[in-house]
Amino acid sequence: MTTEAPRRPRSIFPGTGAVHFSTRGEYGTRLMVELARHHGNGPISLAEMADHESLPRPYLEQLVVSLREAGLVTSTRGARGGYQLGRAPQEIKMGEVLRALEGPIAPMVCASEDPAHAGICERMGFCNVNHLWLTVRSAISTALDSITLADLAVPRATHPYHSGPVQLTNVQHPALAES
Amino acid sequence: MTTEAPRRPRSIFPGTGAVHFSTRGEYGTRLMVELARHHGNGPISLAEMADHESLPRPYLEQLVVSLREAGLVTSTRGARGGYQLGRAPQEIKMGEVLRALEGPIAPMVCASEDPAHAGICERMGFCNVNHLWLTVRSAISTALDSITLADLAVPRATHPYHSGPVQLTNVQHPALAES
DNA sequence: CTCAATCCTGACGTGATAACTCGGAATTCA
DNA sequence: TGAATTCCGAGTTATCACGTCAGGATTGAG
Repeated sequence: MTTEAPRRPRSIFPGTGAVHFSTRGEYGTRLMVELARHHGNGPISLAEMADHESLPRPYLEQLVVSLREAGLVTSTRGARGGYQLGRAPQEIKMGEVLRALEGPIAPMVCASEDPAHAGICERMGFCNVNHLWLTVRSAISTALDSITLADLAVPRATHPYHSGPVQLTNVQHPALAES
Repeated sequence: MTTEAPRRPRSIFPGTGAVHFSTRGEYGTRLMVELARHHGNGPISLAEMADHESLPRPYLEQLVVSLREAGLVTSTRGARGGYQLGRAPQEIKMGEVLRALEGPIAPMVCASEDPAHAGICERMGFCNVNHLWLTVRSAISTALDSITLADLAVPRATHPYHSGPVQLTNVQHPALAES
């Protein structure tokens, strides 16, 4: 089919919208969910996943490199090859996935997870705003690491039909108990 | 003076680094901290703050528009004019500041705080990855709203444990437990 | 053995936009 | 008046997100 997905603009929000993940994070996550559903059934090809998720296959080819290098997926080459998860879905934290796809979590220069970037900000000694960014980073990190791939790969509990005018999806998850 | 700050590149991390705030968030926050320190001493001019924080004044002129429109600062025009906080620092949550500067918190299209963007994703009905982004958004939101401007404006932060005078906003966030 | 399916690699394109700059008008104080 | 300031709208420019493209390497099936 290759439904010729239209090129997505850089940002949906014109001029607004803070702290968003890029499409690498989005597409890569969806790809991982796809793999989790097929876990145990042998490899599945990129073309199949791209088709099923309506994502550009050449682009996925680039993303999957990061996932493979991180050991999150394994590949088998040749005909009837494809990808499968490197570990069981319950043992893959989404923090790992997104870090592999997007790099270290760093809401600000002075608050990167990557120690290689420590001290890159000359204000480190006297800047107390730093405390804010560290708090945000920590919040994102723990949120991501509290959800595993298995949590996302469960088939939808409700019917696939989105019902009602107010479709505020009330998904239930332990990590979501907080407001 | 006018130290001619070099144009900062779009991103400090070449190709890596997820979910970062832009310089609007960074500069605007520093500007607000500056204002908080002078709170009660009348207006302070943009030029003075730009000079003291080594930030480009023409750029700050743009940022401060958003802060003014959000009611976070008030301006007095004319000679000896300037800006001052619209409220006491203890009553300004950093979430408000960042939202005014950068727009609604939205790690992904389908997880924006702004209800105007609800339903923009056609996968809302059946996509369970949505749950992940909502969790992340909630984590960021509560982290930002748990810190006030007063927490950052302490005169000299010698320690992450800044136990100011009797404040009702005692920042003890579970997400802060991690290093 | 051959062929098709698949992964793998690197280079390239390109539109949007973050991060500014610039010029001037309006307002106020001394 | 003149100097200091905010206010406003319109450029400018390098960078990067988001892809495309071409071709090579590897493997299973017939």
